[in-house]
Amino acid sequence: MLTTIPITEMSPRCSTCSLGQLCLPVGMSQQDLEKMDTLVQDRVRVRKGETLYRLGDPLTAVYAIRFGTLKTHLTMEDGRSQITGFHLPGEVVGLDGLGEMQHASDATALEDTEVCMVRFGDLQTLSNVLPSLQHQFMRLMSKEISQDQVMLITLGSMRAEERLAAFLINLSERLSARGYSASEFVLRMSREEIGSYLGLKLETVSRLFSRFAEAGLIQIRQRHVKLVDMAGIKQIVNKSC
Amino acid sequence: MLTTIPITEMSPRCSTCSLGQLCLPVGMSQQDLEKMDTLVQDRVRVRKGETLYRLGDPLTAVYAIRFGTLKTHLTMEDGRSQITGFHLPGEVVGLDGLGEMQHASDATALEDTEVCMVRFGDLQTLSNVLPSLQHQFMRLMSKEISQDQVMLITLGSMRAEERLAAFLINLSERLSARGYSASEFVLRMSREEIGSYLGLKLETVSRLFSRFAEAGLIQIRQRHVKLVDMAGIKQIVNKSC
DNA sequence: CGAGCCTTTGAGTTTCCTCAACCTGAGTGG
DNA sequence: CCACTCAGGTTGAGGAAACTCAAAGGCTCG
Repeated sequence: MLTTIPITEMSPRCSTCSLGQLCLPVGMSQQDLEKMDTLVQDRVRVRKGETLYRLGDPLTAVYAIRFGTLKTHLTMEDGRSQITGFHLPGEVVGLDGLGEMQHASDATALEDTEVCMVRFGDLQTLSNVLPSLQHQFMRLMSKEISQDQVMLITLGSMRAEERLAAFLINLSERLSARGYSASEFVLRMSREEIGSYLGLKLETVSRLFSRFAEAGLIQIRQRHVKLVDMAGIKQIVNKSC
Repeated sequence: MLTTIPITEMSPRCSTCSLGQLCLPVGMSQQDLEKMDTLVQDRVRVRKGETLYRLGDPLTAVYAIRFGTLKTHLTMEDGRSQITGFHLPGEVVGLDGLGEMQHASDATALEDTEVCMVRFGDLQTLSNVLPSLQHQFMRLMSKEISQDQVMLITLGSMRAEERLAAFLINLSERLSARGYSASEFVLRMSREEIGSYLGLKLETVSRLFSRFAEAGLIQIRQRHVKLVDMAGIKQIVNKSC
């Protein structure tokens, strides 16, 4: 199902990738960057709805997103499931499985997506000659912990409208960092997926979008959103309840 | 305020520490274990209510708990605060700050606590000659990510009574792994702190404890809890809502 | 152009929160 | 040693937020 695309002489490499400043190579010297070029030997194409890895799969690699969007999600024994993250180009997924060398969640494409496969073995080998890579990996994992903890506060202490406002701001900032518009974008996920991520029901999400639109904070038509009054949206998040 | 206790010849070391099978040395050979003994040069005593580190403090070390209990908590700009974790002996705190080399949360003692200070510089040096240490660190960080993600499901999709039941089971298992009774223990945290961790108000936590007790699932008197009907408690968590 | 999914909106219900009063136990000082 | 204080905990009543169930409309994709 998944299409693997071998890297050829002509393929773009880490050293020339436009996502460099968001992805693994952050802060590396040109010299280190060139060593990185051997790290990614394959790319994987994941079509919309397909799964890159599943909970419990043996972990052979982690994946840096080249383009597209992934969701990571977790299903409990009793069938309840929750989305734990939406991932944009330049982000690395699979880090949660490094401990047990088994993936600790599922990763599914929300649109046609391509990822760079970073084999764990190669990663270890290269880390030995490239200490900055090791440090960079630690940074990524630590950042993921911090982000999850911010999400814990979001779920634990924010009301529904604050959560949704925080979600829009977060998405806006991340898209903006990737060169897209901060104020106008397409949601790659359904209302139900947003709800799952935010601990809300899809109807609640839909109602809130309508309410935000009515209040003149956003314009929304299907999955196309325009943030009209950014200050107003930020105010929703900050007004402590 | 914090008392630092230098390690002497007579102090217990990693190679002889009874927490070895829960802490950094998990799965290390005797040979590797002895190299570990140089890693911890100081211990720190944190009295009840004192803070080991705060959000934004420069990170010089991470800390393995020797005895006692810590909470890690995060306060947002608007003053809202949430507990992101309770930490028992053998657990390592401070990992969330490794990315930015600044602590990403506050860590406060719930009772008199002693931690082993693992200086980051020493850690890096030793990692070079002790690859299993590096791997172990990755395991710890990755485990923390997975745990946070389980907590995200807890906050995002469980009802109040399920959250509290899950909390009791989790605590019971962790205490049991440390040689304490799985069925009878003392809560080191207040109702308010439990509520903060679980995204509930203290009154809700108190009511639920009373209801659990009334249903014969637990006995509770102040902070002393006895899990009477473990199967019943587990059933509460699993009955999907 | 039809099927199926996604989304919106309404009505009624449940859950948990808020506010408030009161209780309990540990520590303190007269 | 006892009364007092104060933080932590319990319990009740009422209300707000979000959920459930339901119905209908709109898009997308084959």
